[in-house]
Amino acid sequence: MVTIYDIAKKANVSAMTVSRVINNKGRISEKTRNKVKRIMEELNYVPNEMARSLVLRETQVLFLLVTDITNPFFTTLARGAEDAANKLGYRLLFGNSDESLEKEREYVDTILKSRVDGVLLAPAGDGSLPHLESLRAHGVPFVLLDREVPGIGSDVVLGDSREGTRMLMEHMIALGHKEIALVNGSPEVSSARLRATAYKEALKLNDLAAPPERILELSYAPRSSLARIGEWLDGLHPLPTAILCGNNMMAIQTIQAIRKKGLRVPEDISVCCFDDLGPVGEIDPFLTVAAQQAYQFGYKGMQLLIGRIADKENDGGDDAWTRVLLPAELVVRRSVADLR
Amino acid sequence: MVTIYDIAKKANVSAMTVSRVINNKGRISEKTRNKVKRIMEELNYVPNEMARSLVLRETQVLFLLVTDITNPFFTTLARGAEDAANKLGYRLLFGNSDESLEKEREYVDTILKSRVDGVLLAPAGDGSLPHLESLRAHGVPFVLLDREVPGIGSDVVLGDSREGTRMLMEHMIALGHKEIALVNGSPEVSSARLRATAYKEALKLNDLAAPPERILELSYAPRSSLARIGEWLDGLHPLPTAILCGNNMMAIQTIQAIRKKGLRVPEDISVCCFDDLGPVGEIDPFLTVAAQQAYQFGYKGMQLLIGRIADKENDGGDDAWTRVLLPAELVVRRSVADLR
DNA sequence: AATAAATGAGTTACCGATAACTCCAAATTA
DNA sequence: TAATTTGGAGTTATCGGTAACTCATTTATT
Repeated sequence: MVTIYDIAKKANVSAMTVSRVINNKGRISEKTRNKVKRIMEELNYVPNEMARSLVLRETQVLFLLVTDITNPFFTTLARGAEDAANKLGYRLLFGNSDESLEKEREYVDTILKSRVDGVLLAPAGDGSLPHLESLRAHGVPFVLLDREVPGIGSDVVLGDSREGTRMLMEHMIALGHKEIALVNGSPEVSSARLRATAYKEALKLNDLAAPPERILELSYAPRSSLARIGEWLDGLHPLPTAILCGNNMMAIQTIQAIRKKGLRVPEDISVCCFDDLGPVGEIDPFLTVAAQQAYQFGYKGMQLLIGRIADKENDGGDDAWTRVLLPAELVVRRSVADLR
Repeated sequence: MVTIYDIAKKANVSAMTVSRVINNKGRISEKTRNKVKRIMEELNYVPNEMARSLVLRETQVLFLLVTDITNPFFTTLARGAEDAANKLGYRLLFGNSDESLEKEREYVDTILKSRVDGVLLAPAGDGSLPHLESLRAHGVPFVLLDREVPGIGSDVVLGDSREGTRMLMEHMIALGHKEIALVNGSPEVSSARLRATAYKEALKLNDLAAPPERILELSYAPRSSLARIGEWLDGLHPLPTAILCGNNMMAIQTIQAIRKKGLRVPEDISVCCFDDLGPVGEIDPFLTVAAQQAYQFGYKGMQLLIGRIADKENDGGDDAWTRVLLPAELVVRRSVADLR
């Protein structure tokens, strides 16, 4: 490995001079600067960021931890975060916790050990509290995405779960649906709680029955719930005419479960959900959704995070926490039948 | 920040003793070991990986660079790579080059600077050669995924583009299609070249015409080609009865372009492509594809990479390059019309 | 012309860990 | 009993950079 000392020796200067050339700091004559630069190219020098970060105590690296890398909501969010990070001069690394507190814990440990400058994360659930406390205790700034965690304050970018749910519910009710079920994420997750509450509110407001068995609570975790949704449906009498799903991945599995029973969507049961489906969903614009601004989640979250880091460095930063609430948009397609 | 020196002082031992406890190396009495461990917990100590890596000259970190993080092929691949890396004790970081040589160059520079132990990458194209040469020159092991780059040898995991294309072509031809067009990735990309060649072979083998204007070459880059596909279609007389697409994202855009002209898939024009669509595609199993084993690309690639790293450390490793060819599977759905 | 200021660079210490070597005392062996 | 071995640590140098200070020349100022 070529180091600044190798360069220094060959250029007949001190290592410090090389360092100054690299960082464009301090006073260097044009002649020396060019000589050093030439030799750096000659030797194919690449700075060792680890040595640099060790002494500077900052890495210029940020971390994005999502709960499902195969969910288009999160990949779009990731692109937003990436764009913002690059624009603001940071490098961005991704991790995927798969909705698992255990994997999240491992990633948090990695983050702490690697002295990343800040973290953008969608927490796996309320059980993420100790992980966030770790980050806080070690002075690592973080911004939460999509979900809050009770017990700890922080900047956060949220979707408007309440209003989004209301829109979906009103849509279904307006089309004549009265028996509406809910397939939701775990109540461990703040967004799922808000959606459940708004779901019940909407039923009550419209004088509709809300038998508790019509709510199924599952993990948001991908690829795991098909069978359980099927069993739950088997136990429902009468079947609901429509099902609201807590997110896009659950809606997909719900549709599959319905079809497995030989029923059709939306003719037999309607389905709608939170979050859009990304490019793949465009092939067949079928699912009615409350689309969230996934890209903005990442972009705004990254801006908040980098703002925090700057505050911290300027020793300011005793601001209150910022809370960004992104509106959802009702996108009506064909998965909810008109019963009127 | 708590360091081993803080621990050492409080435990009345030397820093080296603390280091030994952390790494379970050398001889330590149970008594000292426990004392040190207790104090580490008390002070909430987290090792500084950067300092550690600096002296050890290895990071235990691997990098996965894909060309489109919103493509389900790559997110599934990423999960495979992640699983393999975790199983084998490495941490994995992701990057997204967006099919851009420039972004790829930036990521490669980041990789070099951060002294990652190895890289798994889908190169943006033949223009990636200098990037790979950089990695090679700096002794960073890498494994290519999905695409080869002429001019440099390496381990590589490829899909069987030739056979996959053949299967798709035979399928269309068997259903009576004679005017088959190709919307392909850039000839800068090895997989696109193979697919183009196999496409022409299949036409010739079946005595079908192959007018050059029936081939459209675009970037695989996402979200950019809709308009150009539309214009290209406008210039084709007669319209093809079927279009083979170089990958799933292009197929989506092709379908959209066809519909924008007021035509239907598959009634007016059939479409099929390489790569499946992931969970979102399950909502409406519509697109006929040559499904590649995305997860295996990541999993096998990671195994190869870690194997290389081990070879390098054991000073062995003058093996020839390994070349894994993963078969594609024809998944017939509804996007190709039966003309018979 | 004498003094002050600016320029261009070198020295030294340190960031937080580990390797390699040293050292002492207790246990083992001849 | 003297000579070895071994268990349990400590010392020092080093990884590859940067901050802060120092110092010798030039150049500008009065």
